[in-house]
Amino acid sequence: MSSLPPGVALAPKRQRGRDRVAAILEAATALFAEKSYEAATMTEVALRSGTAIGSLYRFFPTKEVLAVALLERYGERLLHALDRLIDRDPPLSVADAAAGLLEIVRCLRTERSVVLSLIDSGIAWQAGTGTLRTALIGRMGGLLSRLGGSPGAHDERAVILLHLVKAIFALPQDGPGPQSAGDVEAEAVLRLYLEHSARSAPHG
Amino acid sequence: MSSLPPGVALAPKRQRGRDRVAAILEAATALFAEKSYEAATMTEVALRSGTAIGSLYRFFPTKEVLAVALLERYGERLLHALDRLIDRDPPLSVADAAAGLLEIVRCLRTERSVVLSLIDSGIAWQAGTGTLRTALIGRMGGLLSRLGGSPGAHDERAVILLHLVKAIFALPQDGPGPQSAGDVEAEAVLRLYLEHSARSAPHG
Amino acid sequence: MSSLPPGVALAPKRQRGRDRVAAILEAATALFAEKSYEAATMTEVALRSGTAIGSLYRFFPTKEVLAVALLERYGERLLHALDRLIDRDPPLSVADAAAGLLEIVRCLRTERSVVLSLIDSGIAWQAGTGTLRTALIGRMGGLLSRLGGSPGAHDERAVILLHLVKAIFALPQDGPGPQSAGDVEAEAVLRLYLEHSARSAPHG
Amino acid sequence: MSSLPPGVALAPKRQRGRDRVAAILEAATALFAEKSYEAATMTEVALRSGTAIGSLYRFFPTKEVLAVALLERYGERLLHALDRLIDRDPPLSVADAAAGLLEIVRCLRTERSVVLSLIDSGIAWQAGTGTLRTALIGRMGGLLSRLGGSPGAHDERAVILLHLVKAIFALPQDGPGPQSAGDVEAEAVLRLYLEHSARSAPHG
DNA sequence: GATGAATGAGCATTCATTCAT
DNA sequence: GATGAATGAATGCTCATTCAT
Repeated sequence: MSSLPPGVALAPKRQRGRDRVAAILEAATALFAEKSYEAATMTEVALRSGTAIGSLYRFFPTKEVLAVALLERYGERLLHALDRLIDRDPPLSVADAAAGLLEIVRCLRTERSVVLSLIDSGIAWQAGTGTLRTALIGRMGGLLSRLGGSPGAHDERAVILLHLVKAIFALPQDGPGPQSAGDVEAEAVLRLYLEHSARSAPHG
Repeated sequence: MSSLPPGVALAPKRQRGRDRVAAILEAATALFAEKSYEAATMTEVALRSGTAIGSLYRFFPTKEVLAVALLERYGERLLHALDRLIDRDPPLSVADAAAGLLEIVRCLRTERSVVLSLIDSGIAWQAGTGTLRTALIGRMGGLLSRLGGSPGAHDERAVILLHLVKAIFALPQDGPGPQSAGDVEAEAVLRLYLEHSARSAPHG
Repeated sequence: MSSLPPGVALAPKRQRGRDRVAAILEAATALFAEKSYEAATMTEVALRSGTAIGSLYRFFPTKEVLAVALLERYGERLLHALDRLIDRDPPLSVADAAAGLLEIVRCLRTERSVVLSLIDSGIAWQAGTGTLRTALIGRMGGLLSRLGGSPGAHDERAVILLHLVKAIFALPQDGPGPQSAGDVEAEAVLRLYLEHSARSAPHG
Repeated sequence: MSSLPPGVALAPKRQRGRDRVAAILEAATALFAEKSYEAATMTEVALRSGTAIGSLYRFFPTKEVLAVALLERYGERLLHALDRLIDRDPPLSVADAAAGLLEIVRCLRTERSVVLSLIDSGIAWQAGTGTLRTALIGRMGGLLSRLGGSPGAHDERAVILLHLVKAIFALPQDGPGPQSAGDVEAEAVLRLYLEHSARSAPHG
């Protein structure tokens, strides 16, 4: 009962512990975003979250475990948002899909740096279930399917679409205003490519 | 420690030195690509290039200087290739431009990761000229200008275009074949966006 | 690396830490005295104090911080002793002052080398107050004032007096006996110079 | 004929070599003075003297050998100057002696830092013949003898006198003017102590 | 369970010195 | 004999991680 498989974050049982964990995740999010996975230090995470370094290690026995926890947290949000978009009831138009993707990106932009820095640091996510990357490509494929077009090229297109979304994530964010010039162009890129895909050949 | 200008790589004066420098650059290229600027260590570069750590530092007095050298090496290639594309004589069509960009990406793909990892590490380059990033955005702007369209949005579009190119750089490279499915789609993205930009409003 | 104020020695919060700090200071005293600030190495300090290098850096995040701690420790003793001498109640005679200075030197002789090597390394001390050197010169001036004499030359004389005291500090110490021949002569030097200063011109 | 005892500077046979050596010694003087024996580097000495590092090592096979050469050079000058003072023909008055000592110090002041930094770095000088220190103490004793006073205390007094001279060497030098305020006071210290010694008891 | 001290491998960098050309 | 490249031990310092209290 005492030797859990290492590599998993310990789930805290009491309220106090859950608050701790939340504070830690928040601090880590900020630090990984400001610096990078490698440049951020566990000591700093502890400091910023008001946790003793020893306590930090109780919940996250490894820096990598902490990173994975973050990846899961934001990855799940991202996946859920994508699922909601794909399954939206009145069938999606291309314009809706482009706007929806951009909206997702904009909502998660605050935490985007974490995701980007973690995706690119090669940290594995849910070893068994496949990577975040795989899951995201799956969703992109789903989106393309809903919009129609020749299914033959969907696999490559999903990859490209994912890269486009990542590129938009990486875009410097100009002000929180409703629609910056950059956003307009970003949405254009998405729309153009989705149109292109939907147009590619009639279903079946 | 103080009288030697520490900002520039020392040029080797003998053949032996020139070989060593070449070996170092090669090893560093590989390592910065595999890991990242921050994760790669000078000791590893030395080891991988068969150089004593002291010799490494003779030519590259700082990790950053080494990175800058790499940036210049690949950055210059990239910029030259872009310049050739922009200034090609029979004025470019949108399709030519897209194909040209993709071609450039394909040719430099081997060294792509280095460039990517160094661009994003924000290392300054050519003291006066600003970052590689800045230079690249300038080229993208130049390309958009040649293709026409409302010049008002060129700044934002140049940024977007750079991100698209970066995304394509980052694409997993499938075989060295002439035109993989991924390449076709990548070219489509570029063409669509360049068309969109060129169409945006009549010149003048 | 960035959020922690790196300018001050971290105060240990537990007994174990306080012991360690004491051991470190002792070892550093010895080493800085035997060699010099520059020649002594942190690794050696760690070794000699039975501390892991990491622990040493926990409390003294920089070699300079360690030096400053030493400087404060011994500098404060020295300054307090000088203050007690200057403010002694029955106004000082020249002979008393000379004897007093010598006595101070003799008491602090064990740690003299550290002070000497640190004074001359120009390490800043107590951010606002300037160097130990400055503080000492101030005290020497105070002593000269109490003994009378033309105040016009006190600044230069304070500097000279400090150098005399330093010279006596540097004297090879012959046995712990009450008054060695060297001490007699050293006291003579001080007395002669203080007399000379006091005689220089009537007050006002 | 090829394996000379290590530790001695190789005497150059040709003019070219003698110039080299002179340049090296000059550069080393400046550097040791500006920084310190430990902080100055052989590479810097080579650079500053326009010598290749390999050539520097031909003449001075060790950093310490270089230091010893400097020590000898300045030590000899100092000793000669002292000898001239001691043996000056119309027998010396105390005032003359004080003025003479100060004059010597002032003349060698440019190079004082080297001597000070080398004396205090514990580098041995002429292993067989004794240290510079010993030689200097001898001269101080000689000077005291010429001025009269009880010879019993001359040994201790010579040591003290040497320390006084060293202290004056270390004095911050204010302008090259003929007699700065500091110099006046420094001469006073010397005169007072020499008088005290000469007065101590009638000869014999 | 929380706290913070302890640990030590590792990192970027320096520099005296040697050696091949 | 001159040159400069090569060498590697050593330095100041960092940081993930463990352990005693």
